[in-house]
Amino acid sequence: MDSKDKLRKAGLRPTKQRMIIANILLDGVNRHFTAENLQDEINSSGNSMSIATVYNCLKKFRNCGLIKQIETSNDTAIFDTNTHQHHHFLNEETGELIDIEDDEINLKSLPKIPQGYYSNGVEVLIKLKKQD
Amino acid sequence: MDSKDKLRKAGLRPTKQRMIIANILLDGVNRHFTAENLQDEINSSGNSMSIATVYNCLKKFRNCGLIKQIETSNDTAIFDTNTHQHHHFLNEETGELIDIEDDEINLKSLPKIPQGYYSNGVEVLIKLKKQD
DNA sequence: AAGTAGTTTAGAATGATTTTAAAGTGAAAA
DNA sequence: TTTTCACTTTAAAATCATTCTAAACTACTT
Ligand SMILES: [Mn+2]
Ligand SMILES: [Mn+2]
Ligand SMILES: [Zn+2]
Ligand SMILES: [Zn+2]
Repeated sequence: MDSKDKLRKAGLRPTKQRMIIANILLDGVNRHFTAENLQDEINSSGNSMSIATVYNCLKKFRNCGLIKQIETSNDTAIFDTNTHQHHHFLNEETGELIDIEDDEINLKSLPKIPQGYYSNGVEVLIKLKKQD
Repeated sequence: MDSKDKLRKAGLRPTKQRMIIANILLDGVNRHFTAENLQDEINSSGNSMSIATVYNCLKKFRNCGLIKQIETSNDTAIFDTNTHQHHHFLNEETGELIDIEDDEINLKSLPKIPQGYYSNGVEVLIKLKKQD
């Protein structure tokens, strides 16, 4: 399935700009990135795109479930092409994130979800500090 | 132990401004708040403080372990007076956070911490959506 | 009382993200 | 195929949380 089909299937009109981004992000390789990271990759692929469009596309991709945004109090939003439930180590000094696969963490006994709500995902974050 | 002693014990010089904040935050009641929330409380307590000082104090308090900052991709930093390890439900629509006590979640089999690092805290976030 | 490092502050600066509004474009209808 | 129009892109301005600057202040030590 090519990028155009992936966009159509996600309900997004396949514009030139979204195709460029889909070609970079939806290659099956898991990556964590910021809007600026992505714009740099777009530039080095010989294309260019306004930062407003990068943000517009990331929001659309996120709302469609093509990517997700990681819950971190970093001052720059970090996105993730791994859309399966999984978790992260966070190096608080550098901001670096490392994936933890879902089966590496055994979450027994989740608390009762408040009345009228349902769980829309569980994220475990393990904050790391350098020894000594 | 009064606010002055708590500040001294934490290694902070007890200034007028830090006392005002300590009186509000360190009363044993758990709360989640932003810098602006806190400034509003300061104002309604009959005091006033520049927003720079609010941020300065919050950073000092956080670095001393008197409060902590919650890992959330909210665009405004959220602080927590509950400094014990615990977890949260996040209502993604409203940004509201609800505490989950540490013993309500059973985290068996944590993954191996990367070489040269140690775990500086585990945060579980359960994202909630409204039913229907 | 004097000295000094640490603190507060108003206001400016920063930096990520969003908004604006005008021009462009994809897809459906005619 | 041409027309149409809602959706998209863009540069530039705006927004907004947070940090910085530099001058005035203050808690503690001597
Ligand atoms: Mn922030
Ligand atoms: Mn943000
Ligand atoms: Zn990941
Ligand atoms: Zn809490």
